[in-house]
Amino acid sequence: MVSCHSISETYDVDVHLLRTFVTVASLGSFSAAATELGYTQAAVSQQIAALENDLKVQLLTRRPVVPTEAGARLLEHAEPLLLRLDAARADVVRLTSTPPATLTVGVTPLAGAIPAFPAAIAALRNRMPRLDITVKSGTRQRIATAVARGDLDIALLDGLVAPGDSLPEQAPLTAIGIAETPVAVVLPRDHPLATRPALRLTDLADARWIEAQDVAPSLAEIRRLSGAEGFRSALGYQGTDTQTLIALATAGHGLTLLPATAIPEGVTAIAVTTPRLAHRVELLHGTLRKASAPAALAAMLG
Amino acid sequence: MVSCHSISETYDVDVHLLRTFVTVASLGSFSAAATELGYTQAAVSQQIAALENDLKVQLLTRRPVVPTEAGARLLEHAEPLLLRLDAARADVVRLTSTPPATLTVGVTPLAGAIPAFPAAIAALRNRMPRLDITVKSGTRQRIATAVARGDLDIALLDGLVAPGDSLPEQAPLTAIGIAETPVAVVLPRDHPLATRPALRLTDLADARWIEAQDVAPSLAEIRRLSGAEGFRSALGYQGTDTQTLIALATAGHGLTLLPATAIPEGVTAIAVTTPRLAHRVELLHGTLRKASAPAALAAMLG
DNA sequence: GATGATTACGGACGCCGTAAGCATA
DNA sequence: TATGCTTACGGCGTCCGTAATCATC
Repeated sequence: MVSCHSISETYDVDVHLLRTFVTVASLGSFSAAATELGYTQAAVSQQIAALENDLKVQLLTRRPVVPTEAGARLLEHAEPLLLRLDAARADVVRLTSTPPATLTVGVTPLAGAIPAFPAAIAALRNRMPRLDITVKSGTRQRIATAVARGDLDIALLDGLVAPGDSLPEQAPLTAIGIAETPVAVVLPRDHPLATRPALRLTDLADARWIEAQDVAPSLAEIRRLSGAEGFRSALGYQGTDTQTLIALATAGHGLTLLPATAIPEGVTAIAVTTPRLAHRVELLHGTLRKASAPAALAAMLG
Repeated sequence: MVSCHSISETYDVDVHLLRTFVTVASLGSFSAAATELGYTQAAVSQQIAALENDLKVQLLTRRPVVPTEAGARLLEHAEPLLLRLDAARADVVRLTSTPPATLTVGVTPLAGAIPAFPAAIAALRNRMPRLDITVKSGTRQRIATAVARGDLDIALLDGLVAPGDSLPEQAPLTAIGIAETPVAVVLPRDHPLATRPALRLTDLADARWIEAQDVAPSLAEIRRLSGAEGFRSALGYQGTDTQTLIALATAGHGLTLLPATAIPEGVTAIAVTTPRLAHRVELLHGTLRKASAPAALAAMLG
């Protein structure tokens, strides 16, 4: 029983359009994406329209600009795809260009805060004193693309996962688990639950939270991992300083979820036991074949 | 110690160029790729030139047309990337279009030859008599892209691996191991080694082989897995019929490596013991979330 | 009424096909 | 000499920017 379908001559999705789509989705705004990418507002609008036209689906709701179901599905493909596109170029040019004398290391704020990190850098400088090392901090997204593009040789990323799980796969990049620590919720001292020894995340679904996208797990991620609605944002915090964030939480502006190791003594914080969650740090690098320095760093961290 | 690199404003590699690059590399010819893709010879030449220009590396040698080291590296990225590009479109449109009433199953020739396959199809038809099933056969490459594009709902692929390993990752597609069988070399009856109970692959490096790309593992793959040079081709065979291939091998036109289960009684064939190799069959499918029929099929095969 | 997405239109650039050139077996 | 890759050039389509329009808060 063999039938011959009409051969669908569907042609390549334009990655240019995917790039702006991802940017628009992540910024939640056409105009913001336009300035980010150096386009005009109209161009971005045309590009999204073209993409939606091509796929015959609406990808974003407007006002507010949020991915539809189809858009969310597309994002799952587009992000690793663009990462690999960058990695492809970087990986090929790395073959010809002479390896630079400086090792550039990326870190997300909470990953750089683990004790092993400065120790490993110190050990590395000790062992290879002639190696010039540069450390750059940034968000997970930026760091991942920088590693893919070859702007960073190696990076430490952090994220919230079920214990034993890895961080979401960064398509062509390889990741090595470095550390896993329990997580805790920072509460104001007089919070009704502050005396509990431990608590379930869902008990706090109705509380007010701080949306601190650059440091703490996003509320959307918390919703996904806890499997519950709620976790509404009472305050946005843009920045990477955990001290400030903890101060805000302690003062009652909202709750925040942090790795236990990042919370100083004296701060009211309760461990989260359900669901089982861990703050995980991973070492990320591109497809360097003879990865000498990265391997050394991994050994020190591991 | 923070330094600010010159921000490399590298822009996206054109996937259009990647597509033709992959085609040229796999066909080993500009003109053949041109006809395959519906371009003119000149256009393909320009595209490859543009890509090499963009990356500032020669990607292919000419005459013969073979990937350079940089080209090979680029291929490693380009193939899964293009697969994912197809999968992205297919995955999004699948959300809107109503699921077709017919299940389309792909198989590579040797995967379809395992006993479990026709049995599973039979069981599936029995259990879901109203489901229309179509089976299509093809090469691994074609089948993988068809699954990615959604032209196939599910597929069985086969390949040669070290026992326990999976087939090379098909980027966004998920694979489930189905079966693993030992491999054997088909020899002419009067071959000096025909009386051995078992043999090392490297003992046959100097022999003449049949390059049967569509059925058996390619000689390049055999070289890679055995870690030895040699395995020169005495005869090319294009086709998927193992009987013909075995007849050629038995008649002394060259050796060929096949899964033991695909070799009938009476044919002179010696098991390969070193290196440890297995013929592996995997079930491949796209990112169908509620994969009812595929799941059922997997269960039957597993 | 202001912010922000969409539509209209014109110019520039890119890309492919035709055709001529050139190297290698 | 023939096959097959490369270079030259012209036309067509695509895509972005400017500018005007429309919708929503």
